[in-house]
Amino acid sequence: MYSAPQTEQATGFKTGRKAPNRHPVDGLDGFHSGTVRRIEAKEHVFCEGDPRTHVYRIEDGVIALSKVLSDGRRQIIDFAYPGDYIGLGMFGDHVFDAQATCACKVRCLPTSQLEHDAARDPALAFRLYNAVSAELSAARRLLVSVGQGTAMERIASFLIELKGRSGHLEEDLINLPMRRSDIADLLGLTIETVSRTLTKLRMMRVIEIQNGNDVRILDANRLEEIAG
Amino acid sequence: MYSAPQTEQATGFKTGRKAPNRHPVDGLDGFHSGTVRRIEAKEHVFCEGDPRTHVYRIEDGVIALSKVLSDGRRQIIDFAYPGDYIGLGMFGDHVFDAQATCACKVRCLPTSQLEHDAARDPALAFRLYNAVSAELSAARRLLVSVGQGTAMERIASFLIELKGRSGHLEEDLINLPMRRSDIADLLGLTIETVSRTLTKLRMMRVIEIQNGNDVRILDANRLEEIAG
DNA sequence: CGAGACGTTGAAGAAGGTCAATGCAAGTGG
DNA sequence: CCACTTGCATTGACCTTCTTCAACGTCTCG
Repeated sequence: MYSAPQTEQATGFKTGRKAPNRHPVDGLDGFHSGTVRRIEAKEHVFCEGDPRTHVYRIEDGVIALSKVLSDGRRQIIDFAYPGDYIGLGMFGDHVFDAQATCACKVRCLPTSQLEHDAARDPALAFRLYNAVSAELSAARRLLVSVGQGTAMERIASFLIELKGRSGHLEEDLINLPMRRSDIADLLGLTIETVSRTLTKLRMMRVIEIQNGNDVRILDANRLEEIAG
Repeated sequence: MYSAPQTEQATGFKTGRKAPNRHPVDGLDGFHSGTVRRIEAKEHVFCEGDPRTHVYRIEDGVIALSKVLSDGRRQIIDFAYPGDYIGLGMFGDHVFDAQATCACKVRCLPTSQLEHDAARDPALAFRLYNAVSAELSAARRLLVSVGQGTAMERIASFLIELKGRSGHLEEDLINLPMRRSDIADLLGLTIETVSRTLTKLRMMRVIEIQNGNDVRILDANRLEEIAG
């Protein structure tokens, strides 16, 4: 479950990513020196209860941060995309699971070193502050969507959020590198409702679905309208 | 809506507050020198779109942070209790409203000064980081509750959360310094469902309600069980 | 006192969940 | 190579939970 980080060159590092909603911390000191670990799809980076040994920077792929309840229900807290960090802003042991939705690469930095550095380097500490602030904003946006939105509204804002995050090849072509169940658990819905809602959006000619996991936005204005 | 801060002695500052869920930043530098502003119930400290001029430390009362959608739906993001800070972890203009649920006092510190200080003082920057991290944890706990919980589970965890936060005179006696509509908008429910659920908890002899706004927990174990 | 804000309760309706069947593509083993 | 399994997505029928709409009670404050 928690294999030792293996050193390796980071080959898949995308730099051209757009992220209007996030404020990624470019070049958090020390992150260029960390080792890179390869994570298989569905493999856990860490689990709830594990000691918080590292902070990870996603180099490639998508990691789902989630909380699993005792009866199996699961809430995904956030999807971490390349450039995002996971493991920041926590104290003591991990409170969430971090699981790869697809094959990933993450860069690892020992927590102790980071905290040690931050206590001495105001610029680093300030960047940590900004990184966590960005996560806070994202969590609150999601909360508004889940707390107030209908299924249709949640799916629409999810697609818009992803449009701003994922490294897509074409404008308006969004790759969904996760299963329906991941989307459902992010939005507080069931896979059936996610599926039905996507179908409805297809019928409305707002989106088009290619190969199951690639969503083409046909009517961006209408989608924004629906998202509220 | 945004009256000039008025200088005044902070008389109502409670120090004996317990907050197991939060990690308040005791003595954020500069906060002892800020002016104190009195806020009436339902008055806004700031609104969405206002320039982010100050960070506020709650001295007395409770402030609701919320997002109001175009059609009037509202999601409360957090309740800020004495010792908590609002206005941290944001960039540019305010994205949320901050509204007093009851008469409050807040201590004001100009944002520019704080950021100026933080860029030079690693200890301050690190405390800011911790303060925002605590908010992030709270937001994520709420998200799990709203995304996965039934009405009963949401209300139960809400009560438990408050038990850890509010400065209560007696153990197991929780004051609710907000209206039912505030609770509803926090938990993604309607006031009717909140009311019915509280009634159900009363019928189950898990809680007792005194004077409408004071909740006595009769069976804490059962309540934790229900919260999941 | 009367008006307004807030809370509670009931009845009816809708959105989404649950259960179940089907489809479909990618392995896997004979 | 083909039968079989397995994981994931879609769709339909039914049901539960929560919302909506409405009435009423209570309290406060002008």
